[in-house]
Amino acid sequence: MKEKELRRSLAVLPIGTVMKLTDLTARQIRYYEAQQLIQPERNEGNRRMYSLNDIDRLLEIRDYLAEGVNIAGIKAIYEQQASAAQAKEENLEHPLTDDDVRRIMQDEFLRQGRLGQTRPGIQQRPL
Amino acid sequence: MKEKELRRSLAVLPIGTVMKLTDLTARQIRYYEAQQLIQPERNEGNRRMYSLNDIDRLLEIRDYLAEGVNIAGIKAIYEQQASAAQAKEENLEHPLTDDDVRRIMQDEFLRQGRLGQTRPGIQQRPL
DNA sequence: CGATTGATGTCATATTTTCTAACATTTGTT
DNA sequence: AACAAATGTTAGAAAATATGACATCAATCG
Repeated sequence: MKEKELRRSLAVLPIGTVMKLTDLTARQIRYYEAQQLIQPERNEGNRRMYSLNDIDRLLEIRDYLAEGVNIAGIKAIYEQQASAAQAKEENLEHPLTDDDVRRIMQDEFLRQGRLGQTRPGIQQRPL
Repeated sequence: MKEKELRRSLAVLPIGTVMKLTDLTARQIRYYEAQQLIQPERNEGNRRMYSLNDIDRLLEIRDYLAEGVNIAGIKAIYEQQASAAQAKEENLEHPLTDDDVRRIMQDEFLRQGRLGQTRPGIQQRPL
C-alpha cells in the first residue's frame, strides 16, 4: 500500500482550501508552522502547499487545543511519536532487553509529568 | 462506501495543482471545460476548484486524445456512459422488454458508426 | 493588581495565481 | 487554398497568499 501513502503525502492543497477543511484561520495555520507542528511544502511561487496528512495533523492539533493541551504539549507528543517510530524501526534489528524497556518507561513517565502544566492559559475557540 | 465518494468529489484543488497532476496546460483544462467534458466548481472568488474525480477524468481525456479520439468523440462516450447509468437506475424499477433491448442496441451501433470520423485532425501532444 | 506570555486577530504592502478575452499557430480535412 | 480543431500566447484585472508589525484577550505569576 505504498501508493496510498504517497498520495496522502502529496502537497497539493493551498492554504485557502486547508482553512475550509480544518475550520482554522490562515493565521492559526501559519502559527502552528512557526511552532514546528507542521512543515508544509512550498511551490515555485513560495505559496504553502499542504497534503492530506497535513490536514489530518491540523485537525489533531485543533482537537488537542480544544482539549486544553497547549502547543508545547502537542509538540512533545509528536516528538515522542517520532522517537517511538524510530525505536520501532531499530527494534527490527536489535530487540530490546528488559533493562532497555525499564529505562524507556521511566522516560515516558517523566515526560507525562511535565505535560499537564497548563501554565500558558487554556483558551477556548470562539464560535 | 459513501464516505469515499464524497471525498473524491470534494472540489479542493486549484488549477495550478491540476496542471501538475495531469500534465495539462491551463488552456487545455479550460478548453475541455468549455467543451463540456468537465464541470469544475467555482469558489467565492470565481476560481475554478477541482476534485479528485475531475483529475481522473482529465487523465482519461488526455489518454483518449493521445489515442486519436477527438473531443466530440470523448463527449459522446461520456454522454453514453451517463445514459447507461441512468438506464441502470431506471431498470431497478421496470426491467426492459426484449423489444427495448433491440432498440437500444441499434442506437449504440449508430453512435459507434459516427464516432471514428477523425475529421478534426488528430494532433499529437508536444514533448 | 500589574506585568508577562501564549494564541490569535487585524492591517498594510508585495508577490503570485487565476480569470477572461482576444489573437496567433499548427495540423489535419475538404 | 480555405477551414476547423486544439492549443499557444499575451494583456489587464481580480483574487489569494506571504510577511511583518501591532493589537487583543485570557491565564498565570510575582
